[in-house]
Amino acid sequence: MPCPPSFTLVLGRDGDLQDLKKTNQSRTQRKKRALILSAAESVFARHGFSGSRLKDIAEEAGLPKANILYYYKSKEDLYSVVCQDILKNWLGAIGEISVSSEPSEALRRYIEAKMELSMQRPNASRVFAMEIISGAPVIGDYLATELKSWVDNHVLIFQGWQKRGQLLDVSPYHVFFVIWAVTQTYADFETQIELVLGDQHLGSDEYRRSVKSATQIILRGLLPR
Amino acid sequence: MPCPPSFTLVLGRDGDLQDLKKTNQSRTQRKKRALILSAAESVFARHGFSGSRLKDIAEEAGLPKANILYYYKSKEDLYSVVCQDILKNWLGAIGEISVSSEPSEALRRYIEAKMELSMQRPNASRVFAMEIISGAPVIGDYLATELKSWVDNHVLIFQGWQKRGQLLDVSPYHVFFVIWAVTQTYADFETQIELVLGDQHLGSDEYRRSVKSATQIILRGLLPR
DNA sequence: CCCTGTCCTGACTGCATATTCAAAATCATT
DNA sequence: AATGATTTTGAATATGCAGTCAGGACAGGG
Repeated sequence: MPCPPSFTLVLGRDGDLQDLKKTNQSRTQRKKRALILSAAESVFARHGFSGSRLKDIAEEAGLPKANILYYYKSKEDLYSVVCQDILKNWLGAIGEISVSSEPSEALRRYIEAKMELSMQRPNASRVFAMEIISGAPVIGDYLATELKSWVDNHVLIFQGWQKRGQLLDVSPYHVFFVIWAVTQTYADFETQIELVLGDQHLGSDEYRRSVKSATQIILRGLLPR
Repeated sequence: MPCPPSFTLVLGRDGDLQDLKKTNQSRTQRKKRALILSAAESVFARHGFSGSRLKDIAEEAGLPKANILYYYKSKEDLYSVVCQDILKNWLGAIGEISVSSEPSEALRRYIEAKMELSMQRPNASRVFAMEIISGAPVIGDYLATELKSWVDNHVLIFQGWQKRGQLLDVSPYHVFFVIWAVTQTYADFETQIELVLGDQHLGSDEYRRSVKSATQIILRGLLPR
């Protein structure tokens, strides 16, 4: 009886009992998984969950369809992994902010990091956006716990800054909402932006201007003086 | 041979040759059309185009499925009408801005109007967002012409303000992008926002705070001093 | 009461597609 | 090379859904 590799999505605490060979196997497996994940991300971004065909994902990955069902037991499973992967990446990649940091510098770095992420993996941003817009049926729980506590912590820092008059005195949660909105818009609504700007692709040149403009506006809006 | 009412989506120049009876008929027709449209908007917002079942739209509207296909010749047709309707509504509802206006007041009104729209028809905003994220396959042309020229015109006004030092000197297109991003985020990502804020529904109380916070941040970011 | 056009709808069709399966291929270990 | 496990894949299945159709209901006009 053929037994496909672990289907569980649980947090990747790598086993330590595997010998070298097995680890090696695991590596090629991981590569294939990553390949599939990346293909899936791209297709899901363009068509949403229901609109995506397993066939298309397979083609994008250069694999036969059935092989994908070997690594992920269902389309929904695959989608779920894609989503979790994205969120993990986001929460991880954003460096820590501390109360002692200089707000202007800390915020600038945060905004730029977020922009960078949006640019490097625009498809991830889009998949995530569609998931949220649809009511977060898959990652809702994850958001309600992980994301919420992450935000709650950082809001404390913002409030610290506000007490010292280093940050505009608005509801600190909305500071996040505004930053998220602006940074993600350049990935999610790229199509609209390109249409409005003319047909020029958002190359790194025009992109740098975007980052600069957006960062400038937000920071001016948030910082005193 | 039964001939369903005009399927054409063309800009609604109402015929003038219809007698009273016909106009009357047209009215009940329009009501039904509007009913279907509204149901469709709601379902499309929750599941995207492909994820939406005609059956669900029918249920939402309280009609049998086949009746919907009587008024709209296909699912795609219905979707297309929904999208165009939304865009028309948006471009229309946003009052005109003129060079002579006081920038701070004009922008405040624009932002608040946009926020109001997002709140009144959040589903519209979501359908639109998903359409754009998917690459605007249906309304792309419309955006490239109508929206682009609308923006181009208004950018001239912004540049006028900038020459007088009444508006921050950044790429004026990005002024729009930032405003759109922030105003729509409260409709599109409502789920995320509610999850992060706790389980409180974004009632008009919390919503007013949002509008105020967001408006304040953006305006501070855009205006001199 | 019939006739004509519009409107409505339940049942049907055909297709697309996620998922299963069983057999083949590949690999690892002895 | 033989054995057993893992991986691969084409074909088969089964379900769900958009769109069709044929006939019924209803309204108005004669």
